[in-house]
Amino acid sequence: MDRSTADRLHSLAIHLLRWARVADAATGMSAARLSVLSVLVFAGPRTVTELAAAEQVAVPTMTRLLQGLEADGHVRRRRTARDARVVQVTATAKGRRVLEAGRRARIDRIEAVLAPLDRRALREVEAAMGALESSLTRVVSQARE
Amino acid sequence: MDRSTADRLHSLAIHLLRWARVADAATGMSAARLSVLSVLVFAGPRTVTELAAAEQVAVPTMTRLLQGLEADGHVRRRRTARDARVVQVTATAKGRRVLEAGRRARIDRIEAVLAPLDRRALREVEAAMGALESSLTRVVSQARE
DNA sequence: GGCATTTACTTAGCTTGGCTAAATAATTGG
DNA sequence: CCAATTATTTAGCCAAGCTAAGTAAATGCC
Repeated sequence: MDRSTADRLHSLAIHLLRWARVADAATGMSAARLSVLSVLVFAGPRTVTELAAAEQVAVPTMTRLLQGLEADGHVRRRRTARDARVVQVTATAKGRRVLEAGRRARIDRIEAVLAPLDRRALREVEAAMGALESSLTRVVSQARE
Repeated sequence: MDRSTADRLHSLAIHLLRWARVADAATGMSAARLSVLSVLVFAGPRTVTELAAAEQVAVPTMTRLLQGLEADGHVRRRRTARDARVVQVTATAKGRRVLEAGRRARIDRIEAVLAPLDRRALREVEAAMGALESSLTRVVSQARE
């Protein structure tokens, strides 16, 4: 029935992430918490409001996610000296360790999909990703204006 | 810092779906319900147990999703004559309409990412998708054995 | 043929993660 | 200096995930 390229790409992304997500169970953390932790590990310490924006979630939702993460020792919260209203959130060593292991497991599952591809197919995938990454970045930033 | 292909692909899939997902708000339905409805629309009527398996969710969770969908007139549930234990679930015309509109809006956003690509880049994307789709299908089915 | 087992689903009750409204506390500005 | 603003938390609601237990129908075995 000749599905459109956009349709196929959409469905490929869904199935790829469903496949990767299986690895998350082993971390013992929920998707929401893993995602917050990954922002902290890759982008560095952030305030509660910044994290809520990054995760596209309301601020009280972020407060509660952080309470859980802190209780499990994955992040630390501290009021800043400059402005005692804001709370700086930092990933702990344990948090970084757990996140990194989980991310590795996810990437390993994606690798398993790439592994059977021959050199030519792999080059095509890399070329396609380059084009899509830059187009997506442009479209997203235009949408914000 | 030279990220791996798997890493880039993983992150591309995440950002692409985050971009597409924005369209879901307009449907007035949650992601969980939209996903159930899409199974019914594309794969046809299914039992509660089949839907739970398709959505990788426990059966009681599916019962509750279906109660909501039925209350909103998006699906209909009927006990079958052959076996009065099983409940056949069917998308209603309204359900199909709402789903189709939502899906179109998602696909349109993906189209907007593809639109700026030149012919050569588009061919690369199509070639890459072909390779990834078939590899993913094989890897997933092997994992089930 | 009748009764125990299995199967399909629902109900009950818990947790997590989403929300808004309201409370608290600190900073900023006129 | 006090009002307004800003940053976060608390409270309380709902949706969606789970397991355990309940109901009802079908199956199977002696």
